[in-house]
Amino acid sequence: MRWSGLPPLNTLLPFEATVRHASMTAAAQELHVTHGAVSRQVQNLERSLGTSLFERQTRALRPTPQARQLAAIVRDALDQIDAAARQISQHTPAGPLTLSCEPTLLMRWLIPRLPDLAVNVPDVTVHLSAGGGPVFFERDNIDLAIRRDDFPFPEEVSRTRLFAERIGPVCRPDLAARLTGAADLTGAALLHTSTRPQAWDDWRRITGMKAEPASQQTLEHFYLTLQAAAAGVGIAIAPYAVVRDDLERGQLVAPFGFVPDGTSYHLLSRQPPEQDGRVRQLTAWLRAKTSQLENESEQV
Amino acid sequence: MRWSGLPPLNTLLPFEATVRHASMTAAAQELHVTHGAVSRQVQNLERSLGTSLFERQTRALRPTPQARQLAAIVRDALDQIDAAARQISQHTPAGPLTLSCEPTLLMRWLIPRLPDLAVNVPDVTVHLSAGGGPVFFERDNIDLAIRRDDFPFPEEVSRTRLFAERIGPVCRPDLAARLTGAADLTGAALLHTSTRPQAWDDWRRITGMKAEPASQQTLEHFYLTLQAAAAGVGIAIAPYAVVRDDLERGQLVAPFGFVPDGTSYHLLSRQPPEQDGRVRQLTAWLRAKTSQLENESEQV
DNA sequence: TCGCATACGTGAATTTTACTCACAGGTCTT
DNA sequence: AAGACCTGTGAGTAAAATTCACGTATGCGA
Repeated sequence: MRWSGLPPLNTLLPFEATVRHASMTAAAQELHVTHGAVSRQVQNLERSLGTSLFERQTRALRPTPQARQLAAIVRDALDQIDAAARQISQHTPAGPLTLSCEPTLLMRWLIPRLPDLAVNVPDVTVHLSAGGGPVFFERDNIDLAIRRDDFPFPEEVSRTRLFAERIGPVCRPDLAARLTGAADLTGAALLHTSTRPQAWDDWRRITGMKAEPASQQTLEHFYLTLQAAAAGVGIAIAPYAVVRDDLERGQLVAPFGFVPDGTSYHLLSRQPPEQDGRVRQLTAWLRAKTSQLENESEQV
Repeated sequence: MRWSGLPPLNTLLPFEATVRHASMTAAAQELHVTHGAVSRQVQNLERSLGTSLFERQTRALRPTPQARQLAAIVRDALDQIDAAARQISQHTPAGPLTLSCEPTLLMRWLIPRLPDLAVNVPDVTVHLSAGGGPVFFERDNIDLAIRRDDFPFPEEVSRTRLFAERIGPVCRPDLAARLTGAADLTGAALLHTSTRPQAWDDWRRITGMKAEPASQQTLEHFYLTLQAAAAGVGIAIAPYAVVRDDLERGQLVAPFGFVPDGTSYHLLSRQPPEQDGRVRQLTAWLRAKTSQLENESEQV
């Protein structure tokens, strides 16, 4: 009888996000669901309250004043619960989590973001471990692993898709001047990476571009290759994620943009998926940061 | 990322109720689910927080201090949301709801509880309508109806079970003195009701008790029959619900208790089930009041 | 004014989650 | 020692949430 006016609680998150963004599509992106799911939950809430909460103008969605007010209250209420839940979670033993990640992604994407992690997920201390290929959770005492799905994952691990791999040639800005507008890379010096020797071939196959190199060189790791590219030695082929900071700083440019190669990065975890508060928080942070990577796909 | 510590919201209600009652079984009763459902939701929450929230002593469940604190916060948060939701619901048109109910139940059970309804569900104004048998929602402009399932309900109406019918003989206390302890009702004056002529037969069949009446009399309605019983005319056979107030006041007694006759009372509503805030509130109140009826089954 | 991109709604199918049922194990009561 | 009570749990079922694919309406650029 108490709380007989309470709407279905599961509708609250989609609703709040929709009000905040004034858009179901944006809310859906934030919550990592389709806009259809959000649409239906918002409808549920509206039916439950017996009122329309948004002005539907085909282009834009306008939350009514009531909706804004309700959203504010919901935000507040969830904040309280969240805070209480965090406190309880963190008061429990809570050792550090060990996260395994492919070396280059670790060095050039994850490590630069650790300060942000420390700010946004202060409750969790993370140990990092560079590694690729199959994950041995038990043997290596690993809790979470980021891996590209270029090999089969064991059935029993829980997986969360993070972002699509997109690869493209990168080089020093002054070298790019000679290339931009050109239909192919013929005559350039191509830098290969021995841990992913087929990267250039993949790219040529996907884009149909030619690349008859004047010279070629193979280096051990992506980060060495990128170092060489930044030094002006030649043109490297690299995943977007590992070079996006360099692109932003202008140390590298990607004259031909990036193309998906069909693979994706996933977050793997052992049996109990994200029923652990720390794992949940870390997962949420990773999903937020990596979805940013995906949204930047436009700016290629 | 915000709210990454948030546990599954659906676990909160069962959890809060469990803390409040220090019992899953009691919480389950309150929420009208089985104890198994509550047990699982509480486990979900505990897994999500990574902590145990109750001390399990086989006999009793003891919420930890953390659990109490969390429950208090949840209570508070849900209060806020509930209040906001009510306000929005009630700000919308919200005409009165019409509730149809079988005449005797209406007069002897529902009407005496209207003051309680007014206090606990102030937002909703209810129109009452006495009626039995098939419900014509559209034609008679009825929103909700309470009916016994002694006839088939149409497929498309939404139904909520309220309580089991239990019937038993009742009479004036001084008359009961002669009966109590006796194996049968032979020689008594039996009062029948023409709207349910088979009630005495049902009771005899279920209990196996004999009743060779010295005299018999048939009255039009249960409330007339009960009037007669209270006047000492004879023994009536009545549903528990309609006489429980009389029993409490001592105006009638039920020397043989009450037995389920296999039927139940249900709340019927037209298409949109309880997606309307007013309907939801009224339903919640009815369920609370009627579940009380069922819990009293012990005291027969 | 014609695509074209964007954003929401929706029927059908699917996956996930919640719930019930029936039983097990443990303790307190009588 | 038997019965009442409470919680946990495996298996099966019911319900809810989500996706997918498609439909519609509109603003925007050519």
